[in-house]
Amino acid sequence: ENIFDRSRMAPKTPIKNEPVDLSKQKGCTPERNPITPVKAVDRPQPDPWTPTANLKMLISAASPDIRDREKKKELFRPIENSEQSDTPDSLQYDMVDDCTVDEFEKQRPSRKQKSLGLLCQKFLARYPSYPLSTEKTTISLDEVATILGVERRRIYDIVNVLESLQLVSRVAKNQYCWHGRHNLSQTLKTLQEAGELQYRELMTFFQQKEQDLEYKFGERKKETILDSQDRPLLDFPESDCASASANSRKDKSLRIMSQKFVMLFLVSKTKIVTLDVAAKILIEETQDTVDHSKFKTKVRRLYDIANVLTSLGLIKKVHVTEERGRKPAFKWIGPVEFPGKTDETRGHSPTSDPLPGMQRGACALYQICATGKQRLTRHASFNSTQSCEGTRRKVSSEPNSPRQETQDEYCSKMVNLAAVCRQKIEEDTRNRSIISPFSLLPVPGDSDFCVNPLPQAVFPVVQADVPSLSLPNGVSSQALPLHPSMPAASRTENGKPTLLPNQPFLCFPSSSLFMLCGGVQENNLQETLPTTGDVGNSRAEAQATVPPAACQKRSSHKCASPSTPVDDEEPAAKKRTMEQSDVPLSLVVSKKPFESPKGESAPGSGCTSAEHLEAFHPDLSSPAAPEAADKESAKPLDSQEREKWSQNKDPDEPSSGKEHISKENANQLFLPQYLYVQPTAGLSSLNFLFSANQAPGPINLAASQLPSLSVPCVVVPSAALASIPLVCSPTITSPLSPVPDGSFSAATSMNFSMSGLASTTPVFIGTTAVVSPKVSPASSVDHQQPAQPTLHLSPVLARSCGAVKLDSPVCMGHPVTLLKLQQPSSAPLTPKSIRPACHEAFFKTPGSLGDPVAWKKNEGNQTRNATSVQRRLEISSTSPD
DNA sequence: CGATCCCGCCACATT
DNA sequence: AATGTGGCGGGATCG
Repeated sequence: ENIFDRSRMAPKTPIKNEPVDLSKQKGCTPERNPITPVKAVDRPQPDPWTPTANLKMLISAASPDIRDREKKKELFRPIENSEQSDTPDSLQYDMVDDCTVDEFEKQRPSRKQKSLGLLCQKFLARYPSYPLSTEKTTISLDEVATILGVERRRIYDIVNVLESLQLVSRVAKNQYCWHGRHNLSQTLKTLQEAGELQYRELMTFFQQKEQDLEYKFGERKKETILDSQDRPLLDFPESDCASASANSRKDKSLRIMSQKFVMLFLVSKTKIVTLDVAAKILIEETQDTVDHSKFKTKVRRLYDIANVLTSLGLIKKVHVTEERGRKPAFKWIGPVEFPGKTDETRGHSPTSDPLPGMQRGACALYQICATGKQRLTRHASFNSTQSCEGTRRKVSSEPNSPRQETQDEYCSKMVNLAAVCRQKIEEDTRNRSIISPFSLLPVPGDSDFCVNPLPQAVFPVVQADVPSLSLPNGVSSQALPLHPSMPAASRTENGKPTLLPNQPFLCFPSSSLFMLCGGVQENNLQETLPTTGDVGNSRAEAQATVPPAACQKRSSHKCASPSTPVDDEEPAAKKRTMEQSDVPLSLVVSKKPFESPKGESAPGSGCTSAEHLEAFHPDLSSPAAPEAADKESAKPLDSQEREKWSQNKDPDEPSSGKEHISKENANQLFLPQYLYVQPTAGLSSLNFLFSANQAPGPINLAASQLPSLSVPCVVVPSAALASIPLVCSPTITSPLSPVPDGSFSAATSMNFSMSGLASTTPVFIGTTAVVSPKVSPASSVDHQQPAQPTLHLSPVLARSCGAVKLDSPVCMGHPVTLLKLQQPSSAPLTPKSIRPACHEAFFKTPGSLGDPVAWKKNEGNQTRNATSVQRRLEISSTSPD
């Protein structure tokens, strides 16, 4: 009908602008004539697209106003209005004629014709299911709404659901990026895994009930109870926030609900989910009292979601007959297994895989999650943390970019929720801007990040010493699973939730090595699989990608974390690198998350191999102008860094090399996944591996999800070093990691515990946290000096980072500066973003991990209490000193 | 009459 | 203040 109308209407009809009388008007002639086959035909088969395409173009060209008018007119008028009102034109006449009475009826778009499902089909018809990776399709809400002839509100309904499955991602206001179904299986897998954790029991419970029992409310209540148990996991993302932050929690609902709904199917044995069960489960409320109205509303939403999912061919409507009668239900008809990508699988594989492939991965997750869960439960703090987050997407430009929040918190949470949470998390994270612990990586821009280069570059190696990188599962996992479009690997594509986030520290041991893993997954770490093979592969891939990547960064956030030398280095590097990219990179980026861990584990080989920085996502289309800022900040640091570095060893080019590298990184994307720092001779020998994951590329933003940048740090004690390395977690974004805001935080999980801590006592500086005196003596040093330099970086950074001084000399002789990082620079600094709670959580986590003492001390000292803002202030003041 | 679910008000978030 | 988002539920349709 649209077409039809348009032909007539469109051309002119400015006449009636009437907004939308439409439907009602039609009433005038209530009669119905079944006849008019013609029209009938038209309606039912509107064709869509072609004609529209032209329109669309025109429209887009037109101003919004115009668009709207037209849109309305087109849609509605033709049908109803035309006859009545104006229609002076001859053309209209035609219409009129046609329409006349008959049309009304026919035209009147029956409700079904306007159904969301149908609309969704039209929507989907406009985009290829499997778009070429090269081309990105952006979707303009206005445009689409106009074309499809619906109000924008409806488009949101569709897009939100699609977004929950990562078929699209929000790029900016009114703009979405179409990803197609490339990642669908991955997404579903992630959801399944998350669902396993969260809903398996419930679903089982319900289903049995249904079968067995009539299932009454009372029973339901029981169920609800169960829910409550689960909630922690599930809810946290949502509900928690809601309560805590008054923010606005609403947001998530449709997206989240959609994910949860899908999870139910994936977890269900029968693959059939009745609406009422789904509604109950999804009513977070928890209460038993399922308010009827609430229930009703939930069901309404589920219908909305179901319509979209049906259009996607993932579910179909069925009816389940029970004692009570038939109940509406939906059956999953989409893929059930998601083989492909289990990222985790790799890691785990070596060990045991009792389960068949896919499952294996799932199992792993499950375990991880479980672990995480436990933790969560233990720590009430998490909740608070969560609440804090509350924010959502902030930046219009990057809607979902993933950001990390507090590490620990997230980690645990993440683990639990995994995919589901992911989005929320992302959002939250951003908002929070909390700092991810490791802001190192991340740099500046919001989500984009730059990468970071490492200074020295190229050290090949890793240290062998690294004992075991492996982390306990629970610990770090986090994940952010979804990556949107990222083809590349950067994120953990699999979505696995991984870990990580814990690490908020940076290590500066001059001598030590650092690995930064970008974006990837922490999982790796946890997994700690050394298999070189994988690593190699990944690397290889990464390498390939390397050069091109462009970084995006957003100036908005600049690198914040100057604090550690490392950070500094990065920025500097970036600058330089930007210029040139000749030098080999010290950083190795593993495209795939997995790798990173491996690399660590198999330090020698892997590390060395990794030479390049790779940028994962070249996609980032957006160039990074921001760099400049970074550069600036970085430079100052550089000098220092260089010095440091020089100490270290890089014969090659300490400085220059770095620079190059950095640039490269920057250019690429930020994705450097690992950074290796060689230890210089003098320094204590600690090796650190950082995973800087970062953000997947700018693009990611879109993806948003994956922010998982967690950077896990592994500290490997080099053999002897008596000296203790310091690790600082700059929460802020460190230059190094490109990571996107959210992600970077990465968790640096401290692998320490595992490997090295014991031997050496590393000092960790949490962003917020402080250095503990205890730490090794050596570190003590430098507080100031280093700090200042760092400070130099950018004002921003300065704010973000606080340099901490150590009371006790921890480090060996080196001057180590500990910096506190506050927030991730990348994240927007808005107060909102800041969240104190996070910090707390953050700390706690670490404590749990390993050496609590230090942490605790730190906590106490600083920040904990202070709000982020306060912290900043404090820090800033302090740092200069 | 219950199942669906369109429609669009309106609150909240972003610009 | 304007505009973007999207929760929400009244009430119209469908079956």
